[in-house]
Order: sequence, then C-alpha cells, then structure tokens
Amino acid sequence: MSGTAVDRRTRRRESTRQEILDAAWELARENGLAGLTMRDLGARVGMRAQSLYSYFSSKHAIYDAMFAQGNREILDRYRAMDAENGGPREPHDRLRRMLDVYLRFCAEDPVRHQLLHQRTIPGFEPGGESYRVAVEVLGTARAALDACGITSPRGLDMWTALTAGLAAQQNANEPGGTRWLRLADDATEMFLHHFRTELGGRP
Amino acid sequence: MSGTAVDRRTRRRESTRQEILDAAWELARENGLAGLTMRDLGARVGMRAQSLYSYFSSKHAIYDAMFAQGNREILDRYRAMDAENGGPREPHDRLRRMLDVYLRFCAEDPVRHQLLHQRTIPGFEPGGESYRVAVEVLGTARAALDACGITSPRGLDMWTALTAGLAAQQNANEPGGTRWLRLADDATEMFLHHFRTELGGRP
DNA sequence: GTCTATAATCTGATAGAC
DNA sequence: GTCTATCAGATTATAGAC
Repeated sequence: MSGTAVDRRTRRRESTRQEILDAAWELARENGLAGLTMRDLGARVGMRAQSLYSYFSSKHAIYDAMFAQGNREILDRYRAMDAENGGPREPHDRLRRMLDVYLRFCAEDPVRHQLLHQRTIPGFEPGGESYRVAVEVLGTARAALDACGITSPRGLDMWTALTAGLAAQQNANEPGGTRWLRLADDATEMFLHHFRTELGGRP
Repeated sequence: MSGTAVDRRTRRRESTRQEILDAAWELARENGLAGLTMRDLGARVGMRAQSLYSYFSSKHAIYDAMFAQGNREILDRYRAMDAENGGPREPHDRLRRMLDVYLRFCAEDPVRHQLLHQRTIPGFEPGGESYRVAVEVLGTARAALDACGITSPRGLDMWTALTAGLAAQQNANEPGGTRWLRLADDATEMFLHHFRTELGGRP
C-alpha cells in the first residue's frame, strides 16, 4: 500500500516536471531561449517561481532537460521513419529521408534548433545523460553513412557541416520558409556523388 | 579656426567611439555576446556606464556598430586577397581562396561569427546601414559564383549553406581547431563539380 | 562630456512557515 | 510541495549638477 502511494507520488511528480518543461518550450518560443525566466515559467504553470525549485535544482537543469528531450525527439523521428512500411531499404534513400526528417525537425522549431545545435546560453553545457543522448544522435548519422559505404571521419564531418548549414541558413534567413529545405535532395546527391567517387565506386 | 576646432572635436569623438567598440569586442569574447553589459563596458574604457550614452544611444546601437564593423572587416579581407599579387586570376581558384578567407575569419573569433551569422541577441536586428553592408558581403559571394558560371539562386543558397555549415560546426564542436576548416578545398571541389555538371559544362 | 544619484525593474535563488 | 518574504544583486536608462 505504501509502495503504491510512493509510485503514485513519483508519477505525479514526473507529470508536473513534464508540464513545466512543456511550458518552458512555449515561453522560449515566445520570448527567445535566453528570454526564459523562472518567474514567467512559474506563472505559466500556476506556481510561484520559487516552487519550481522543488522540481528542478536550477534554471540550467531545466535547459538540460529540454536539451535531452529535444535529442530524444529526433531519435524517435528516425525510429518512426524506419518503422513505417519497414522504412527505406536502400541506404542512399534512407540517408535522403533522414536529412528530410532532420531538416523538418530543425525548421519547425528554431528555438529548439538553437538550444540543440548552437552554443548560445552563457554557461550552459549539457550534462552527462543529456550529452549521451546527443552522441547517440550523431551515431545514427554515422551508421546511415556507413551503410552508404562512407566510413571516413571526413565524410561524416562534411555531412554534418552540409546538413547543419542547410538548417541554419533556413532558420536565420527565412524562418518558416522552405528555400533551403528544398535543396535537401540536391545536397544529398552532391554529397553522395563526391564521396562515392572518392572511394572508387561507380558514379 | 572654429572649423578646425569642430573637426578636432569630431575626430576625438570618433576615436572614443572606436575605443568603446574595441572594448566591447574584448568583453564579448570574455563573457559571451549576451554577457556584455554597459557597466563592464564603461569600466573597461574608464567611464561610468551612463557616460557611454553620450556616444551610443543604446546598447543595441553598440551591437549594431559591431555588426557593421564585422561585415566591413570581411569585405576588407576579400579586397586584400584580390590585391595581393593581383589576386587569384582563375575563378575557381578565387572561390577556393574566398572560402579560406571566410572560414578563417569565422573561426578566429566565434563571438563575431555569432553576431554576424546567427540570430542570438533577443530583439536585435541590424539597422539600415549595417544591413546594407551585410548585403554587400553576400553580393561578393554571388559575384564569385557568377564568375564560375554558377548563376542560379539555388547555387548561391547551396554555397552559403555549405560554407556557413563548415564555420558553424568548427566553432560549435571544436573552437580553435581546424577539423572542419581542412575540409574547405574538398567542399569547394564537391560543390563546383556538382553545379558545373548541372549546367552541362565539362566535369 | 563626465559625473552622481537614482529610477524602475528584473534576475536566480534561499529560508522557513504551513 | 507550495507558499510568503526576502536576499543580494544585476540590468538599461534618465535627470541634472558641474
């Protein structure tokens, strides 16, 4: 009986934490990532700012949870992509599809993109668990390239530069638009052609 | 005589403005771009924060002047490149050299890169004159691509994405290093090959 | 042109009652 | 777990003396 009560309490607590995080995303989208304040956040969830410290030890801890959540979300999208209809079988097609998923993810929420992919909050660095998830995201890209026969670190670095550049340009110069998103397939073709021939494969 | 006095006063004022801007860059590098405060800035130049308002109407006006200065600097570097030994004659070589200049510029001062190429200060947008200079920088890139026979907006967008991505990845993941900078020539080759063949030219 | 004084407000965070 | 009260400080910016 006591065990059940503890579980319920834990669940309730986790649910409130999630409610706080949802509100934090909302406010960050409204006022900018750096414009997020504990006061506003408390008000949004119907608490005093001070009460938030029962759920998160500091403001940075909130950013950290948001960071981890964002990275878990992109991992989920990759998994969902692989799941639907068995996913793309052909490695090159899978890479193309992954870029599409990634760019939509970055473009649909510039603030999330800023938190996950740019160092903009002074003093914030993702801690252990959050960092682990971020590394796993990179591993997914590496595996997709591996399947295409591109195994060199240079290949991976070029791919991340190209894809990060498309996302950054879209959000910086035409947020909400598709001008750079539409270049995705062309970029993939350009990249694959170059690194395929570099490896001596057929063009 | 009165004319001379006014000139001297104007020069003196301009010199102080420049001194303030230099100190602002210094502090931004130390404490982050968003970490710049009028208090610190005043202290650095030997003034009270309030006295800065004799030289700049607001903090945003300082960011704006820094933004314009940064863009003028990259224009100067392109000009210096073209000046030395008559500059690179061959268009493809010139494009390669421009990317090298651009990436060094971005990598040598991540804070400047952040101000010029990422939207990170809440509420700051470069005003008329500053924006004009930024447009001129883009025009320089467009002209270099034109000379290579690449005139489509898609080509320009792909080029800016690729180059911005290299700079961003370098600064975000290995500031001070050269891991992505070393990919510059390879990236240019990849890009040129793709857009040359797209236009029906010889590979 | 620089200063003092200060407005007016916001910040993250803690102590302790309930 | 949420509250009140409050700390201890920061922030940009203005008014007015000198």
